[in-house]
Parts: sequence; structure tokens; C-alpha cells
Amino acid sequence: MLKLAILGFLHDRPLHGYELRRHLAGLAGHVRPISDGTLYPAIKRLETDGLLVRTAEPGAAAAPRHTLRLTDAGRSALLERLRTPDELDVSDENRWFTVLAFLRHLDGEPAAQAAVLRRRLAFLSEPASFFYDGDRPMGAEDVADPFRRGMLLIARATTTAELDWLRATLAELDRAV
Amino acid sequence: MLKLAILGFLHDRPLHGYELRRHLAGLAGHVRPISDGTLYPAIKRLETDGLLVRTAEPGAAAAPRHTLRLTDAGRSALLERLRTPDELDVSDENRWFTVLAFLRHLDGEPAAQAAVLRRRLAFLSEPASFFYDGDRPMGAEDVADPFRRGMLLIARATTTAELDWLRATLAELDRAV
DNA sequence: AGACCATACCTCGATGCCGAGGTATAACAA
DNA sequence: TTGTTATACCTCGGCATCGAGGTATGGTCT
Repeated sequence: MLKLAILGFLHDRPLHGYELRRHLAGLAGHVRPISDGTLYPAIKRLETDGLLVRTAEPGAAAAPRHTLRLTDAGRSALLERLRTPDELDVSDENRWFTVLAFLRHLDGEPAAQAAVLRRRLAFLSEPASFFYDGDRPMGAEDVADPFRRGMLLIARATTTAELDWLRATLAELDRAV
Repeated sequence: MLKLAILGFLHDRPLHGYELRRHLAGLAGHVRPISDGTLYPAIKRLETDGLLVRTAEPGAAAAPRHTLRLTDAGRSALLERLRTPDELDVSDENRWFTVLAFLRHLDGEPAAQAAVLRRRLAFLSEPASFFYDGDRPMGAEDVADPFRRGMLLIARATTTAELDWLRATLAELDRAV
């Protein structure tokens, strides 16, 4: 998820680590802040894999910065990841939102974008709950506990809103194909 | 989060590992399945910490089961965790939902339940976005990219639904105090 | 000149989690 | 009888992440 986000932000323009940190903090930091000790090793991994290059720029504002730039390999790794997200990218909301944040990078491929949205649509269309009566998913009406009922109400509102948006956006994308 | 969920389920009644696994799969498995290799070490940790005890019950259905039972220490650890969830429990939706799933275990303490809900209310009331124009959070109207606009629309729908539910439930709890 | 802060990067140990593997029992079908 | 499936538990290597720590530079205030 962090890897995807780093590649996604760098696709727009080269950044140095500190800037990247602030972008990441905006995207997910409100919910789950990422720490230095996570970011810098992740950058190093991406560099080792040849997905980005670092160039030192001595004394711009304070300490020497390392500008991070996506390589061609990095660019295609990003696009490939966006075209074929794994199951967790589709089901876990935090990961899914990371995919959504950068899906526009597939801008020449409306059919590929639509395919990704359709996977999310399929996932959200499966009957699911947090609690089960045997095999039957329980709805908010079946639950007496007010807190669990809240969970189900909130989840339903989210799903409804997302399905509406998915269907509208898919219709638009299909017109563009 | 796993720890909290295990303690929460065992508070209702003793379970063996396999049953626990199915309960956990219901609660979060749709979104993010937990694996054997995560569950059993977690159980062992809780046993080492004295929060639960295991008693072998030979050959109930198939292989010998280990029934898991909460100790008094386990029970109070659960209640304490529910009374004072950490910041991540409040901000991260997956963790927050785990708290909600078991908040009823604080059933004699409506004021404590209300205090927890109020922390979530405060979190949701902070102005936040995924994208920023300088320091100003950007709304769906400010974003041209349809995918990023979707993120903001969905997030707004969720927040609205949750705020409605929070306020209604807090009003009820306050009447009970 | 000295103190202090924001910027910028990095390391390291501990932890939690995953996935792939393994073992064993009982029920049921071919 | 043999194979298969469901139940039930466990181990181990590897990896991502966290948090607490550290280093260094340049600008600002006094």
C-alpha cells in the first residue's frame, strides 16, 4: 500500500522524501499515520528494485535533499499494479482508496479503469455482514445491540454511496470506450 | 486488533480455536481474512499473559480441541481496553469497528460507552480530506479527477451516516446515565 | 555569538502478521 | 478399502511496520 502510494505520487512529479511524507500524511495520515521508520526503508527497497532513482541536491533549504524520480520500470510497475490490483487492494477500504487515488494514471485506458471498478462492484455486491445467524448475514434490523446496529447502518450507508458512484462512473467510462 | 477481537468473543462464552476463527472471519474476514499463522500465535501470547486458559477436550468432533476460556485478568483487560482505546482504535475504521463490536460489554457503564463514542465524534468532526491545497482540505467540488472525487463523496457519505448515528446513540446513552 | 527550531535523512530492535507448510482425527463417499 | 473432506492445531521463515533514537544543516531570535 505504501509502495503503491509512493509510486503514485512520484508519477506526477519528482519529490524529495520530506515532501513525499507530507503527501502521504494527507492521503492516509488522518486515519493511520506513517512513520519515518517505515517510509525511508520503503524508499530504499524501491531504489534497490530499480523503480526509482535518488539524486542528492545539496543544501536547498536545510540538509541535503534526495530528489526521488520514477524510472521507466517504476512507471510500468505502477501502471501494472493499477491494472491488476490484488484481492486485498479491492476489499480493504484503505488499500482500495489508495488504488482510487491513482487510478487516473491509467488515463489512456478507460477500459482498464472500468475493469478495476467492476471488480470493486462485484466485491460490494456479495451479501456480507459482520455477524451471522448460521450462514445468513444479519442486517441492522436483526441486531439488538445498538453499537453493532450502528456498524451495520454505517456500512450500509457507505456501500450504498459507493455503489451509486461506481455505477455512474462506469456509465461514463463505458461511453469513453 | 486481533487481541481485542479474541477477548471480545471469548467474553460471551468459551470457544475453541476453530470456532473463534469462524467468528473472526465473520467480523473482519470479508475485508481482510486472518490466517492460522496469525491466530494461533496470538492465542498463545494471550495465554502467556494470563488473559485466557486452554483446556484440552479430547475428541469432540475430530482432533482434540482446546477450549479457550477468559480469565478474570482477561476480562478486566478487555474492559479496560474498551474504556480507553488508543488513538488508532478511534481513527482507523477497521479497529474502530472492532471496538464497536464489543462495546456492549461495558453494559453497566453507559457513561464510559458515551465517552468512547464522543472520542470518535471528535475525530470525525476535525476537518480532513485526502488532498490539500496548501493547508486547506479539498472537497469533492474542488477535484476534477473522477476517482478522487469518488473517494471524497464516499467518505462524506460515511461520515454523515456515522455522525447521525453517533448523535442519536449518545442522546440515548445520556438519558440512561 | 549562542540558543533554538524546522528541515531532512537514517538506523535498529521489537513486534505482529502472512503464507506455506505440516500433523492428526473422524466422517463419508466411491 | 481407499480416498477425500472437514475439523483442529501448530511451526517457521520472512517481511513490513513501528517507535525511539540519532545526525546534520541552515535559518531565526536574542
